[in-house]
Amino acid sequence: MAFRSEILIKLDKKGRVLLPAAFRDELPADDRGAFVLYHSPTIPGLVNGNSRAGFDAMLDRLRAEALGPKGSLKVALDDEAFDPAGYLSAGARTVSLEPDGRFTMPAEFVQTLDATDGVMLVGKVEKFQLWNPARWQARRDAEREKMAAFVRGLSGGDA
Amino acid sequence: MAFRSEILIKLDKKGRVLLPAAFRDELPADDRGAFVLYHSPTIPGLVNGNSRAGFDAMLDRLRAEALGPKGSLKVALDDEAFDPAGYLSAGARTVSLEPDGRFTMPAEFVQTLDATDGVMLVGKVEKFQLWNPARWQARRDAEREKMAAFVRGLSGGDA
DNA sequence: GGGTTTCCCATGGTATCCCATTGTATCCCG
DNA sequence: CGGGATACAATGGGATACCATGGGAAACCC
Repeated sequence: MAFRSEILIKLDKKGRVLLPAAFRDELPADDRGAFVLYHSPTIPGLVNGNSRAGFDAMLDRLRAEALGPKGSLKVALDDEAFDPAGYLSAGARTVSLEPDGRFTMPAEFVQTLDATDGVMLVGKVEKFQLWNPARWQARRDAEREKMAAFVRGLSGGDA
Repeated sequence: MAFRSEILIKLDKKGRVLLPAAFRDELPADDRGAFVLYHSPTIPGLVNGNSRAGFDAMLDRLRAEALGPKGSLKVALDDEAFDPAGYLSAGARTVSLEPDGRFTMPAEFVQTLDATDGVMLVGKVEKFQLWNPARWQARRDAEREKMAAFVRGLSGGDA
């Protein structure tokens, strides 16, 4: 249960996108009919995806760690208090998969991705990301640099 | 559980490669049906391989070391922060083994290896590597030099 | 009722399954 | 211990199943 690989998928003229088999297989076996898309809280043009269970688990951890044990009660009552989990939920949508593994990309996400004819699906272990292909290209190059620097910085000597 | 030996395996016209019996036997007994291929983070033309468990264990250690104990929540949310485990995951693919021990090499890896008709499988203890045979030849010569120098430099007296 | 969404069918390409072949270890047996 | 029998490893190839994608038609919805 870990999302891997990067796959370029077509966005057809009807707004449909295929969730690749490699990703579908990572969804919980008892809940393959739908998953969650949500806006990245830190990168404007990025959309994240996860199984419903995975997304919910993240929200739970968020509330537990960010608000403490009494957080959920407070958040249920105090509309003034900022609730990060609520914020993410507002920007999230449950999308259902067609029997053939495709889903209709909600217009709002097409817009933030600025996607025209393709979407890059990228596995990030416990979630996956949807990128504009061109933007992913740039991002990937930057990450390669950071990875090289990270490896160089590992203690243990340069041998 | 340690990968050893170097074995030259054919890449047939259908893109299939045999995972040698010596390597298959090193996969966990309860998960022999698939393993993970991933791009080397430091050497451009090199592909690494490991069992799913071995790869996942490496990602866990990576995150523990790179992010500290509280990092998991941050990494789940902050798409801007660099996540080495996520980087490796994006460049990884789970490949399933056929009953006869072969697997189809994903085109992306064939390309980075620049493999035409053969792949050199090299055991590196807790993982293995897939090399272009010619490049491995050069690499091996270089390593032989380094090994000799390393042993010469070992403390413990000149006997 | 026009545009959208969902379902279904079609198609090309790839991957998977299965069967076959060859060579090399290993085994058995007197 | 020799010799054949056997098992398995490595490879090739045909047939089938599945993946990714396009498009038509029915269902839907203010």
